Amino acid sequence: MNLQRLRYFVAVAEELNFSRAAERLCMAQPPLSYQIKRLEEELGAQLFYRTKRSVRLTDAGRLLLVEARSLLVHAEQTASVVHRVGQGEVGRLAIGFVPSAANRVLPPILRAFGERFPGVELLLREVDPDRLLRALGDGRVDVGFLYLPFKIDSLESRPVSREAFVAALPGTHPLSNEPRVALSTLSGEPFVLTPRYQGAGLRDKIVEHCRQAGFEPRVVQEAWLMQTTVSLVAGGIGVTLVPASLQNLQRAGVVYKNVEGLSPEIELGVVWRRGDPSAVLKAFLGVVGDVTRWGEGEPEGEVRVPALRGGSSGP
Amino acid sequence: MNLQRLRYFVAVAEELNFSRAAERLCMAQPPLSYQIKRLEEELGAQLFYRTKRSVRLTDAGRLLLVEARSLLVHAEQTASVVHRVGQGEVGRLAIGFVPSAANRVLPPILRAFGERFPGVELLLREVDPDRLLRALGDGRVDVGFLYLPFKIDSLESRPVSREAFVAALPGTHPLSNEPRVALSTLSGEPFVLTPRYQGAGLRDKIVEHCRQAGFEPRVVQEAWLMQTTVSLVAGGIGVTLVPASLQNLQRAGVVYKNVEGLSPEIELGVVWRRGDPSAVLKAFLGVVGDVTRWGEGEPEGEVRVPALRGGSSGP
DNA sequence: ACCGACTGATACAAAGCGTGTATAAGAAAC
DNA sequence: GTTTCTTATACACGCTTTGTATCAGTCGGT
Repeated sequence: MNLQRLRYFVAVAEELNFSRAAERLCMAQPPLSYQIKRLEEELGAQLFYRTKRSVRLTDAGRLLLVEARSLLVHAEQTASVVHRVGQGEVGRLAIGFVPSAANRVLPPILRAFGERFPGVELLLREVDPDRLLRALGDGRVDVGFLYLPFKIDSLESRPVSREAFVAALPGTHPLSNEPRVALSTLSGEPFVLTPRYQGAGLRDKIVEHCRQAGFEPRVVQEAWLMQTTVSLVAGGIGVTLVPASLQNLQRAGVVYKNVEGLSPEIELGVVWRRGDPSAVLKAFLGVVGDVTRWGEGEPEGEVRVPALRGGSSGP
Repeated sequence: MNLQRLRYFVAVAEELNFSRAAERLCMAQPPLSYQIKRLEEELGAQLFYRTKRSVRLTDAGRLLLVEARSLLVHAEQTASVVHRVGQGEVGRLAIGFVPSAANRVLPPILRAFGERFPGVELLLREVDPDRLLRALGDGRVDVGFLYLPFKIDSLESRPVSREAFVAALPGTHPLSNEPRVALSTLSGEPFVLTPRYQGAGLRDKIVEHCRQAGFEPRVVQEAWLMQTTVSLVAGGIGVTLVPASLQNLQRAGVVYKNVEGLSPEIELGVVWRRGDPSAVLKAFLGVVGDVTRWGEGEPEGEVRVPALRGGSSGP
């Protein structure tokens, strides 16, 4: 059977007139008569009672009319929804992110994506970097946001925001009155840092900076949430370095200081499994690209996170 | 969209291998690749992730696989049921009949039809001839059984059984000891007859016979059911003529007598509306024809109703 | 009762689409 | 590195579909 023939049949059955049906179908009448005849032969059933003057449906024809309409509608809807799924307009996307991504990076992306692709169901999971990388690896999460770099070849990533580090000091610290601090002045301080996750570039970046400043940070306490490290700083346990966007976490007993000569160095990235991205994922990555304007050279704009008081950025 | 392409797609989606799918479809691999590509273009969606070495379904493909299977099954079932309806294998048939038809004519026909066409729902209505003809005329009944002839041009008929009349006399009647009676000997008797329906040939046939025998029957009572006329005869109200098959209505106080020189003359017929018979009706008429063996010249066989004691029939 | 208009069927030709064959191109396996 | 496996491309052939021209039968009007 053939959907085209069914369309023809429905037209004839509705018009009960081959000429008018042919007109409606934008075709000549003889081929229409021929196709209906073919359909009847194919089905082994008479569909119309024809006289030279009038056309009526048989029982078989009446039945086929109902079924054909249903089939055609089903086919059309299928084509439409398959198309939309193919374009990423409809679907489901599991997004994983480290808590800090929820601060400034994720909201504008989710807003833009939700507007452009309202048919996509988003599943959001806030997890630590290790779990996130594992979830990305085995497909439980389609796309993730975490600090770069990481060391898993099967994943691909693009930077989404680049920030400077700022130093977080207890309010009682002798340096808390300075406008900015040099990293080397913190060489003797006790440090509070996040643990060294397999994939999280954050901790490594901090340690690397300290080494470049000529010292190995003495870590007296670890806490996986940066908010917690800041709380510990507030409690006078030590000092730490955090991405500039953490400054919006204003906490009594903590002061943030730009770090002298420290250019924006820590990148938060969007990460996905290498290979054939799904249409929804492609669509999402497209929106991420638009929002963060990657491709215009250095990322900047909405999710660009400036250092404290416009510190070290800007032309 | 195109059901053939969907079949191809399902094969590829199930095999996840173009060559094997092509083999299963009994076709060459290149046209299959081409058709899948066409389908993807038509739907505006990628259906497979292809490498030079492997094939995987996309989300859109997974969705289409489900829908395509459903569409194909639906199409196939539609074709099948339309075919069967077209052959009269499935459907509904309203059969009307006068009560006497239920005696010997209808049962073998219904049995044969039910065996051959178990999918057809039969609606049986026992009505008087006038209602039956009206119901046939306006389509409430598809086919009817009643005594011929009738006078409605829009209906068509074939005789189904031909019977002789027998005389029904009260057991107390002086002629009840004779082996047979001549019609003329009943000329003075009071008659009990069925009413003169518009279409019922029965009453007219009886009156005509009487006239040929030289008298006008004196009707003292009418009753539309022939069983009732026989009851009235049993009650001594009068005499009557009934089709031979009515003899199986053995009732105390009534004797049946063959009528001298009266050949089988009353025909019960199958009647339907002229024009295009439905497939079910065609099928039914075919069975009626088979069962009554019309076309073998004179009707005889199963529904042939012989006169009493083999009376006036036979070669 | 005849004529014209309407409608569906048939005949034939052209175009488009589907399918087969031959072959290329790329990836995995040995 | 060579072989094998698998999909994609190129091209040709044939069937199916479609259009044009025309016929045949029926209905309505004069």
